[in-house]
Amino acid sequence: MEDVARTAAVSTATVSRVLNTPELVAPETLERVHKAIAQLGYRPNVFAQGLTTRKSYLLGILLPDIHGEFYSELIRGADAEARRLGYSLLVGSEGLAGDGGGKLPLFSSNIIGFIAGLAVMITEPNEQLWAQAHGAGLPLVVIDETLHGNGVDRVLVDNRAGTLEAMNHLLAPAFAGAEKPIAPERCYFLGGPKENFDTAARAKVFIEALAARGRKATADQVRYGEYSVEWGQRAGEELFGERARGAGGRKGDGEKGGKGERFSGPIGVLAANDEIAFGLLQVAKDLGVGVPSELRLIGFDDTRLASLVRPQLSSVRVPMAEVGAAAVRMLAERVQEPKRSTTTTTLPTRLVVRGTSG
Amino acid sequence: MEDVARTAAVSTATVSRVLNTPELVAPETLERVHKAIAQLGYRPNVFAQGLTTRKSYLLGILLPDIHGEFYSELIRGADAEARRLGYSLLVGSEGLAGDGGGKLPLFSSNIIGFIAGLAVMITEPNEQLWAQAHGAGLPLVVIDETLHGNGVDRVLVDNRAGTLEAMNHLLAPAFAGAEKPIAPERCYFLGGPKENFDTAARAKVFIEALAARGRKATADQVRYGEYSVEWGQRAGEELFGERARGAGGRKGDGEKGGKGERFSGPIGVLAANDEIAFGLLQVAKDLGVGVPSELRLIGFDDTRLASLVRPQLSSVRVPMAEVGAAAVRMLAERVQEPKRSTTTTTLPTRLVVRGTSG
DNA sequence: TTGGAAGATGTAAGCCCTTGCATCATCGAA
DNA sequence: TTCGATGATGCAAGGGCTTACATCTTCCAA
Repeated sequence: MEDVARTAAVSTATVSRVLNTPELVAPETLERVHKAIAQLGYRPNVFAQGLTTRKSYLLGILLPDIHGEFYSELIRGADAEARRLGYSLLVGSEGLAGDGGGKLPLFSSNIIGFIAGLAVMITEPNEQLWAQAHGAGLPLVVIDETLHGNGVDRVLVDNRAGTLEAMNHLLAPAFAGAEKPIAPERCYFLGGPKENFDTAARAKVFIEALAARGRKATADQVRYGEYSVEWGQRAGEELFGERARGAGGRKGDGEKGGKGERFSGPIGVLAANDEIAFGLLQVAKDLGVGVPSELRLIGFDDTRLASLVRPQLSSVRVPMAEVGAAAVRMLAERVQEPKRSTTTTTLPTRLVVRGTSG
Repeated sequence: MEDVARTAAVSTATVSRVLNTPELVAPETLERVHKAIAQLGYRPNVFAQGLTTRKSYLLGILLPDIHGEFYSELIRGADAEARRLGYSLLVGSEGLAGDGGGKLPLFSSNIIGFIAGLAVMITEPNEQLWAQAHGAGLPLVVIDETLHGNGVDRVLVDNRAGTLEAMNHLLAPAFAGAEKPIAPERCYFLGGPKENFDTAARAKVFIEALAARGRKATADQVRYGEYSVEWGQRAGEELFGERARGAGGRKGDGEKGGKGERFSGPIGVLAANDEIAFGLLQVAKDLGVGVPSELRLIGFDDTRLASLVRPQLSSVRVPMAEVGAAAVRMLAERVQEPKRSTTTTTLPTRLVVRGTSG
């Protein structure tokens, strides 16, 4: 910096001003300094900058995982928004923890010291995570978690609207491709982990929707597992029962025999995410279960997978990118104005109807 | 820090030593200082640390994209290795650039100033990227690119071995589930972008494999597109020609009529990644093309998708996680020893046989 | 002509650490 | 007893930047 100053025949203060507050610098000086900077290839030292200004333009986002369409999309949205606001985004994932040695990766590393604020997604009760996120002493935005009162900025997904839409669609009096409507007792919810906030919320609405139709949902109808294709497959095999065994596993390349002999009517399934739905769909295909004629299926999240599969998967769209963007936006606001009152942003979900539901 | 020093009745130098070189500090002092640190909740300022020590424990990795199984896996491997070596990993993606305003995200932001070294994956000719990566004045590791001589550390994937294996398998004299072996002239390569280094390498081996069997590959047999399910579907529709149109598009839920009337024998396809193979596979299913009886298919990368699909996809395994890990390892070594001679690490590929190839 | 506002730049303090060197106490060997 | 080695700690000099404040020009209104 001193070299630049000397070359441009100004003081280092002016060089600094050229970089930070060019409007305070005379045009010709500006040009002279810029030239010197270019000529010398000068780059300000970010550590020194950080040390003096005590501010950083890095925002951290900590997710349960960074794999899969869901989180990818979330990250995309968050990153775009961060960039738009002049920040850079650091993505961390609990999943990458590995050794699980108490401290989560983002916290154990000194990376945490570089960032101006942290957005953390908590999808199931996790006191350790909550405590560490709080303890970091940083502006904080929480995604999904609602347990700990209102003292913190939040972004939430309104599962209710979309789930309700899905249920109404699933239980509609009549639909193309099936002989009869689906009876409430022939409706299933295939959840992720039981403790997962979203799964819980969706299950709740599912149960309410049945109740509204005079049906008390049985444990059989509301099943919990995990957010994976495998679990969807397993659930499918269970759901289609002996039939699966009779057909010799799910290896068959589309055998069509004996279609429907076990079904007194179509069944309806709401899966807690698209992966589960995908697994179920595959098993259904393997077993020759007609979709949507015999199985009416709706996924959740509306990831890329949904429109990739054939028949295309109806799914409740969750605006992942917006969730990420909203989290970053709120975080940036709090960073800039630490004592503003806390906010909760709730994003809507809505049903997207495709082939698997008629 | 001063507070800690005062509380523990030592100088700040000692506090610093407690944190950095505890072996130089007397046991009782150590304890006293630790207590003070805990009590005051002291956390060293990373900017000041960076400023004085001029070193950082952040490594950057810049990928074309961070979406999809492929890159996820790469990131996972890189991150694990980084952590193992005591570094933290910053992931950037060209794809997130958006505005495309000259500078790539990692470079435009001052993030670059924080990192000690950069690994960059270049999958097709890109002078701008190359120039910026070089111009950053950072220890550098390049993944995939081979254009610019040997002055830089590299990690490469040996496409040859796996592709060769795949071709041998595809063209094997006989295989279960088909009447005849696949003739070289009925073999197709479905590539990603033509300029993509991996696609190019794989195409080359494909062509050589045919040549070794006395067949000069036609342009028809070696097709380029992109690494996407959509392109796989499009290619499938082209490949199965009028048949697709006759069947009324690819919406059908498994119609089986007229199987094979257009095939004088099975065809073999090597796809340049699993997504392409997945697209093709779906179209084949929609059109009632038997797999592997009529279509013998091998994907590339062996991502999660491969074992998720039914029938499961044979695929050439590319050790993505190891690529990431190797890149990070080499980078860390160069950071620690900037003038060591440059190295190239080549990682093997190998065929994993599953349902789609017999 | 003069005082003061506005504009441009310089001076230097301070941000929080790390670390070479100096200091001091202790201890064993001569 | 004395001296050098060893171990533990302190002193203080940076490291590269930002910014409040001071200084110095200009220029215009009175």
